[in-house]
Amino acid sequence: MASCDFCVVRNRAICSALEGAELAALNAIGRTRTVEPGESLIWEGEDSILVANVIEGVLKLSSNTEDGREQIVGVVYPSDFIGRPFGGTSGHGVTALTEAKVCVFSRGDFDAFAHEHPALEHKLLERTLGELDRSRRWMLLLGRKSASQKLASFLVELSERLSGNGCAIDAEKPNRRTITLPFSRQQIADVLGLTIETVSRQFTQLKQDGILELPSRREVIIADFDALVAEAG
Amino acid sequence: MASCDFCVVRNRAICSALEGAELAALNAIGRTRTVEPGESLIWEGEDSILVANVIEGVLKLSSNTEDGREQIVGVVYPSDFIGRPFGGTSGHGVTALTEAKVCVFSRGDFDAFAHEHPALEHKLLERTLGELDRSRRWMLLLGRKSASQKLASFLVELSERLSGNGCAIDAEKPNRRTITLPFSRQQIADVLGLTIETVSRQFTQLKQDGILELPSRREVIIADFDALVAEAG
DNA sequence: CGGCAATTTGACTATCCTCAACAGGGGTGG
DNA sequence: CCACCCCTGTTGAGGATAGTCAAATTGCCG
Repeated sequence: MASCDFCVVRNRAICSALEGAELAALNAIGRTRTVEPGESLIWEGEDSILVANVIEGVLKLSSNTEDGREQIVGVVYPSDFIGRPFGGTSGHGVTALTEAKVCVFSRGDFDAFAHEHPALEHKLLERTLGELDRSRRWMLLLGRKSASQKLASFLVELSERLSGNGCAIDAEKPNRRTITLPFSRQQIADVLGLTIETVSRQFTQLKQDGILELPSRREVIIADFDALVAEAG
Repeated sequence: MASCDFCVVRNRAICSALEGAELAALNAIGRTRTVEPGESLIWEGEDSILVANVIEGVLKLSSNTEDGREQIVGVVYPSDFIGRPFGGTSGHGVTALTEAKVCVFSRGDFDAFAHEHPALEHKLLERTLGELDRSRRWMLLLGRKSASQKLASFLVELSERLSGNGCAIDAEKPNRRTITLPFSRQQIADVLGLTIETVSRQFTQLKQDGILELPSRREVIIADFDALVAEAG
């Protein structure tokens, strides 16, 4: 019943490399589970013992400085892959932001399976290369952008990654989009390398500029997407 | 004559996945070339048309903001892999910092070859996962560390990556290391997301603290490695 | 020895952080 | 159903860190 056949990310996750019997074999070593908001799947610094595919929900990857401040180093969405296959310890924790459904594998099982299935490794490689590109773009943001550029960039990327899952584009005005944030203000600050106060101030600034509307804490209406893109620098 | 048999990174680069005839086949589609300091191999935003292995030297991966400020998003050393296989455009340029020797492949050739050789793809996957880990550690640095922590972290990582190739450890005092920088002050600033003036001030501060000695612009003696690690936060 | 570029230093400024108080709103218990 | 409370977020004032602009210095090369 927990068959991959009904999996909503079946065609987008790395599993799309597999068919029939092979898919069934992968299915046999994995199991699905849900993760509650705030619950962690992997802890920073621990030996990497499990890997997973995200089926539903949003999770953060985060590291902490010695003095306890957090930096979110990645955000994963449905069909993304989580964990560190092939040895090593995880340099960051993985924690659910929303209720999430994931398909988990013990790392040993997954490593062995991957070795036997080059097509799966190939998909994983493509995904990892994409993730590396994304994280490098993020380094440009963290190193060189101002607070307002950071927030604007964040909202632009978020609206793209949430398409269909928490981001609605107005059919008549493609320039207008509604987002349901999976992040608290503090978490946005931790993504952008800012403080919560600065994030809050940038939100009100963008609202006053007429670029955003903020009906509630977790909802953002991008009233002028083009202007937001311009602001992103 | 340009045989892989004599290649100094033969056992560390992704080529180590191959033997005999397969290695010869890879050799047949690649060629070695040298790149002068400041010369670019790949430009930001262009279609990814070539990939390469680094044999010798140090190169930077960099992106620019719209207003022309630069962020170095990665630094590659001998045995590292360069480029974006499997489609997509390169999000960053690749430019030599020192004179460098690389083994280049046209991307199309490499992609096709990789598809036929899972062991090679596996090596590339492991390397890419490692690079992703490194870039995420760098995000913590960019987002959450102070200028002095940034410079200290940078020097610590550099001394580790240059071991044997520009970093000498004093046999009697393992706490003392001599580095020949492949970076100008401006480039260090571009790595750390700082300005050249701030980098310069942090250098003089570390010198005054007795942690560094600066015999010349391109030489750094870490007089107290442990203290530097502590400073890195 | 001169010239040029890289780096350092200095003075001032701006951005973002810190600390503190206040507001809102969602949920709970009366 | 309403009042209250607590948590999250907002706003304000002041301060610190790093950025900007400008000038001085170093050292590298011919």
